[in-house]
Parts: sequence; C-alpha cells; structure tokens
Amino acid sequence: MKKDKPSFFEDVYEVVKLIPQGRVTSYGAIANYLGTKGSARMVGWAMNAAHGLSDVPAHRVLNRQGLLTGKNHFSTPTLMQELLEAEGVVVENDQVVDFDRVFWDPGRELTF
DNA sequence: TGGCTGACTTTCG
DNA sequence: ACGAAAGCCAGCC
Repeated sequence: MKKDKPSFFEDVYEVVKLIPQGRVTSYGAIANYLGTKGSARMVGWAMNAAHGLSDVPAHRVLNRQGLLTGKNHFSTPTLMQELLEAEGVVVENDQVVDFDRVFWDPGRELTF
C-alpha cells in the first residue's frame, strides 16, 4: 500500500495551478503556505519539474521582488514575460509592475 | 548511506 | 545603500 505521500512538488503544483490568471505569487509565499518557508529554493526547484507540465504555470511564480528569476529556465528568457503580459501583468525590465497589486497569496485567497 | 544541489529569503559587513 | 554569506528543506546520484 502506498501511502500517497504528498510530495512537495505536487503540493506546489496544486497551489500554482490555483493562481488566478493575471496574478503572480512568490516562491516564499508558496513555501510559507506549505509550511516550509525555509526551503523557498525548493519551491523554485519544484517548478523546475513543474514547468514541464502544462498544468503548472510556472511563469506566474516570481521571487520576493517580483523579478522574473526563473525566466532563464524557460524555453526562452522572454517567454515568461510574454506570458505574464498576455495575462494582463505589466512587466518592466524583467520585473512585475505593481507587484503588490498582482500579488496572490495562497493562504490569503484560499479559505483562511 | 552520505552528500550535493537548488528558479529563495534574510541578515550581517 | 550595496555586497556577500548563511540558512533552510527536500529530492536526486
């Protein structure tokens, strides 16, 4: 029997998939929501595997500054910005404008 | 088994 | 104010 042990990755996928279009979140926010705030790096790492899945919009996940840190891991470094702009998110110099307004906190939007 | 890595975050200098 | 280093946890070799 396998105990479907919720892997960190799957949990991250769930949260990322719940991100509304036109909104962005940070690795630390997800890590904090999962309870592993210390391993915010892992969240990004989870995205590394997640970006392979179409169900996981990794381009909506940015760092604490709203900077497109993971754009370098995309097919093209500009793909991430294009996707964000396509969803209504204004990106300037690889950074999200009004990041505070488009910021989406999982633990805040979800039943809290 | 043990050790390294990693798309971050925070704090000290 | 800017720069560098440490801390954190979980997966992968």
